[in-house]
Amino acid sequence: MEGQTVQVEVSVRQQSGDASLLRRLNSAAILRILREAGVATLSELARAARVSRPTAEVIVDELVAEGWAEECDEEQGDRQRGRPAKRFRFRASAGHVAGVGIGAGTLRAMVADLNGTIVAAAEAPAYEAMTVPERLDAVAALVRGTAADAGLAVDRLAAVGVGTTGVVDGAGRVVKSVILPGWTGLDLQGELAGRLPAPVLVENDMRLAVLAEHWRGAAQGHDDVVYLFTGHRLGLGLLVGGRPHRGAHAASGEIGRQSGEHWQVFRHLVGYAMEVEPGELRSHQQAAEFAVERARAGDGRAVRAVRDFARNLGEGLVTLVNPLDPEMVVIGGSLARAGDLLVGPIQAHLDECCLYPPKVVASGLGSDCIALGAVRWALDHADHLLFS
Amino acid sequence: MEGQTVQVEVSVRQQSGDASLLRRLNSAAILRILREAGVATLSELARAARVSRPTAEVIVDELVAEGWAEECDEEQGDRQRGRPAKRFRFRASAGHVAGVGIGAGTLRAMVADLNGTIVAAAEAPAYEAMTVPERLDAVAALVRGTAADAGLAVDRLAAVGVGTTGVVDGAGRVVKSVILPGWTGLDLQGELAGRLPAPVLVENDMRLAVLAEHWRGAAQGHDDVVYLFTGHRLGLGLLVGGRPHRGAHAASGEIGRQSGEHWQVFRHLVGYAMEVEPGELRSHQQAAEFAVERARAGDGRAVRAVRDFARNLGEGLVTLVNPLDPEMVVIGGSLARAGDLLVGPIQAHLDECCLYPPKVVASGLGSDCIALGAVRWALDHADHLLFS
DNA sequence: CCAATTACACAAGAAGCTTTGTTAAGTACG
DNA sequence: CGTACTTAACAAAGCTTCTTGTGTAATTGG
Repeated sequence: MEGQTVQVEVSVRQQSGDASLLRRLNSAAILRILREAGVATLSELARAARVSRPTAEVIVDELVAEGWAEECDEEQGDRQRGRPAKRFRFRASAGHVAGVGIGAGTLRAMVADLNGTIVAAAEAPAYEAMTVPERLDAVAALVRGTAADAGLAVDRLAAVGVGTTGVVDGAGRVVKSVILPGWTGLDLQGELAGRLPAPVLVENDMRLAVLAEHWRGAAQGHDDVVYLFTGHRLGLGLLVGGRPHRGAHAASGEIGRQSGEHWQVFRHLVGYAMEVEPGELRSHQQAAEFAVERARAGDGRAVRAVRDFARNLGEGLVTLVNPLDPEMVVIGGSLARAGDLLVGPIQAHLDECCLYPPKVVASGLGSDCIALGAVRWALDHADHLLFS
Repeated sequence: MEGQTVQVEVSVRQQSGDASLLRRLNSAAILRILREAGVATLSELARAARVSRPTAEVIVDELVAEGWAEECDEEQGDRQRGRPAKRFRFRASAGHVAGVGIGAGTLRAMVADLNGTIVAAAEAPAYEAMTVPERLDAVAALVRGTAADAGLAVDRLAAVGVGTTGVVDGAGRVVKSVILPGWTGLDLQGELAGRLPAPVLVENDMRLAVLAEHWRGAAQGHDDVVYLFTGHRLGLGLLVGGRPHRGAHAASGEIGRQSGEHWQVFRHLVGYAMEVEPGELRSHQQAAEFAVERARAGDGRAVRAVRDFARNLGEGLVTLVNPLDPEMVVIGGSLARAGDLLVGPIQAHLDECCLYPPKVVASGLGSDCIALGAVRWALDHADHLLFS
């Protein structure tokens, strides 16, 4: 805070304006600085925003009056020499957002304040057999309940971010989905906005997952990231220049049903499981987890199967890493728990085949990942309103 | 121009400022509107910029005084009823930029005004045997000569964009290059800046090529584009969200030496050429052009070789198209002249393997592509200075 | 030649920021 | 314990820029 300005890249429309624009700009700048600094005095804010102190004073008074900032009167230990300054703090509880992850078997929701601190979280079961309205109602009820846990009504939420599988277009319609029955063609944004009196933002789950990794996960500080989800299915989320990449048809990352063999990777694990226990019928995920477990226990064939699986993933990743040149590859999904068993061979393959091999890491976020990304997405929306 | 504002996304630092910022902002907005409108009256500018007429008048007077705009007094045919308005025009000749493409065998340069109109173009031969200083001197001489053709000294250029093969880092250093001898490790930006008294911007040639396609080529209006160069080598340039994608190590698109077989595509064509005329020693490019020529003439084996080649390219592209979801694939380089012979099979393969197949088209820009992209790159830099 | 229409020009006023000066509230040190 | 120093808060004056409003200039149509 000593003199250097906090400079953040923000996309602003080329705008013209009258004097009130100046106030909006300065007010937004000071609010942003205040939030990033945590606690600051008027002088510090004025210096950082390159504004005179009287101006900073007027602006902070406004912010306090509107509830965006508050004075914190606790005395600081390290006193300076002169008259002690008032200290101000961003009032994170001035607004809240929710994030939701809609899975086939589980619904998760979180509510966070404007600092991104999670103040409530909940989950609810979902079932394959649910009709679409039942599922939508369950989502709405979960959001209402989670908000209530945080002491909030839904109409107090600045935004509700929603993550779902499938291709989601710019208007929040599910153009295509093969996981959730009846989901294809659904106007998810419209249906949820009808049930929840708050702005609803729908996005593809893989894009939210990579956003979560960038925010609180393994990819902090890295703006070009490939996120690979391995669990009951394969998924891909790309972060390009710090932002989730959507693509022309919002179908970026849809590698599931392509005909090449690079991404048809489960056969090794399913094959192994079938071989060891032919009677059991297993899903991809169950077979994979079974194989990983046995590999950990030291079963040579299982180790080989996992290694082949990892190698296949690595081959698929190479086709993407060389053209894209990301800083990092994050492995997420339930198989991320395999850790080095999976990451090691993938890293080795990338090291071998890439000019600039990115670092490969396993996600540590677990199953809250998508809801967390949805929170971040909703916060981005709220920030945009706050700092415009 | 009737009332609607011209709104352009510009990346601006979150800034605070005093009243002069307002003037800069409004001035930039009006200048931008004026350039996009071509010719406009004061009232039109005031309406479009959402500014009062007196303000618009003062600003335009300033712009005229500084040389960025000029009054065009030619009488318009479609007279309105009342007092005729003064008409103003963006003064494109207030600034110029240069764009340079450094190839192994040819150097190309162009000079354009601030509207992007090419006012001079030239090329010079280059040789494999040239030392690095010789090549740099030749580039500098070509830029000087082309600028002189346009009636300009080099120090009047607002920017000189330079495209080269190889991995070019953010500071304009060539981190790696296998085409040009001695190029690896060269501080190209520094060397050229020492020879040319103007801001020099160095960028990878594939990124400039895709920029050119987006500006004046086949990809106009499409913000997510994969550009595939096929000629003496393979190259890839990605346009993501309207901007060239660089990647974490500025190595985006470096697919040349990866070990997978998808991109090792010349073997079909070289094999064919060897088979037909075993004595001749040919480069990849020569073999490819020979095969394309014979295929056009109706040679069945040549047609098959080209089809296999195209299919291989298609397979490589699929690994990229599905994760990235571009709107368009542009085929550039000397083999783009093969046209449908190449585009047809690639499009067919993408149609078969992609959820949302992008349109595949052959570039129509020819060999000026990189210099043209360098001009656009330099113009972007100049615009940034102009509209900040 | 006059009315209607449109654009230009100037003056007054409001909003916002900065600078300058004064008062208030602490600490450091003899 | 009191004086001097340091820093913050407050107030007033002045500058820049934009807007609104009123009057003037230039052209067309009847």
